[in-house]
Amino acid sequence: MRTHELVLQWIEKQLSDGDLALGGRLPGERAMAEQLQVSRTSVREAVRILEAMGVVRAGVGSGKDAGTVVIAEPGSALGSTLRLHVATRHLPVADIVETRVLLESWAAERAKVGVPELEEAAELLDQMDAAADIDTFLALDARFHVALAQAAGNTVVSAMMASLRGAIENYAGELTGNLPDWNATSTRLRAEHRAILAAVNSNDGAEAAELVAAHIQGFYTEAGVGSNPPPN
Amino acid sequence: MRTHELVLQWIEKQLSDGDLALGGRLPGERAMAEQLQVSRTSVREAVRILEAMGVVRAGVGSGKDAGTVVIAEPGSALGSTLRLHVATRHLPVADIVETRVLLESWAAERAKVGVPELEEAAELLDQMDAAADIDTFLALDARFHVALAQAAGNTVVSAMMASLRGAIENYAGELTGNLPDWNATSTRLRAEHRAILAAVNSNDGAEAAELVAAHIQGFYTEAGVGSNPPPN
DNA sequence: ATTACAGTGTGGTTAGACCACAGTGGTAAG
DNA sequence: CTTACCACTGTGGTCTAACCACACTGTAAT
Repeated sequence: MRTHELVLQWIEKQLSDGDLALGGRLPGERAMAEQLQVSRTSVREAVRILEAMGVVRAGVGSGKDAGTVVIAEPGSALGSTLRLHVATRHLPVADIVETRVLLESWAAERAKVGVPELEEAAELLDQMDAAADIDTFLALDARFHVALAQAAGNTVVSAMMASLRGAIENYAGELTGNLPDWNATSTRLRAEHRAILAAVNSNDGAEAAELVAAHIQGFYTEAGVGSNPPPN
Repeated sequence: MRTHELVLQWIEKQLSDGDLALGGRLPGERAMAEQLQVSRTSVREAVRILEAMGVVRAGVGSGKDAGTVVIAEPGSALGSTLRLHVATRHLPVADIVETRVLLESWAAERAKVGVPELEEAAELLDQMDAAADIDTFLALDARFHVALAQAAGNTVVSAMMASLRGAIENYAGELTGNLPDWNATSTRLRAEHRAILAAVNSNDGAEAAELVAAHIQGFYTEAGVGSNPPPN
């Protein structure tokens, strides 16, 4: 077993045993190195991995943002991983879109009316109406979809959904350039968003799921990314 | 931007541009360091991250297994990430089980009859009938579920499903100890597997999906892990 | 032809140094 | 007394230079 894996094991044990909780700080790199009788290099490699996993955040200096602190951001971590695999051509973009449809329709169907995430989603829609440029619109769009997914109350599904979105974010950005009429598309997307939210708020989960599926597939189809149709 | 992130960017670009393909070798660490004008330390931190992402595999010595070569194993990488987040108590096991149900029923519903993965699944079932100990049984069980998921032809869904399985593998192993009668459970699980495979092979996707959902939920419920019921 | 072995290049690991950064606390100027 | 300055401290970030274990390769001795 390699040295940095030993460090990883040790930190994972600290987490499992509850000796290290969310928001907690790891010992300094030098301290850990001495405690585990390994070089600082090996400690750093382990920390790098945890950072890539979204389990910790490393900050220089002193004060609240300093040191290596335990966080919980699986979404961005999974997103980076998927993005790299897309780069290797092992994960087709079509599969990612298809999975997004799967996860998001499931979430829309089970979204709980009355949770704060839905209120946030409604606010985001208002902001999107006023969005000046495409990038702002897309950023708000991403947050809307994440909020909707979170309303279902399954952290794994929200994290995975967010990561899928992130993995093809650049891709989506480029694709908007190919659209014939952004204003028309934007208007349509905003209308679809409101219809989805309305269906969710009327407790019509099945309708919401269908609308979400059509919404996502419609965008990528229009932008030129192939995607298989759903089973029904 | 930190130095190792620069190295990551460079490697990701090589992948995106196709200069580096699956099975290809990265330049030696010393060569990369000189080429990018950074220290070998920074190169190594980047490689560590890619390794954790399942994008490369590093091997010492010389020959076919030596050097840093591009692979595509998103499943184990995502699995490790999820496992760590489970350790932080940020991802409830129940959510993972629920997501597994979601992904696997979807895959069972869309599994394509005639693909080699289904033949492999059938063989695995035969081996499970002859499995001597629990660990062997569980290992074969895992492979069966992965094969079934792969039969749907969506690489992202299979990878995520496998990673979810892996994230709670230890957990599942411990839980089998709590079962009142392993022989009875094993017999039931094997019967359920055959029913699932039969439904898939009869092109009865809906039935297969229901059976899979009941199969997974049943196991974890019996083992004492809570899971919310499906919407229908 | 076979065997033994030095050579070569790979990642793995270490020690020790220096840097930028951001708070802390003492100190000198007002 | 207040204020402004600044050295101090501890954090992660980076670099250099060395050595190790490993696995193959070519060569030389048998």
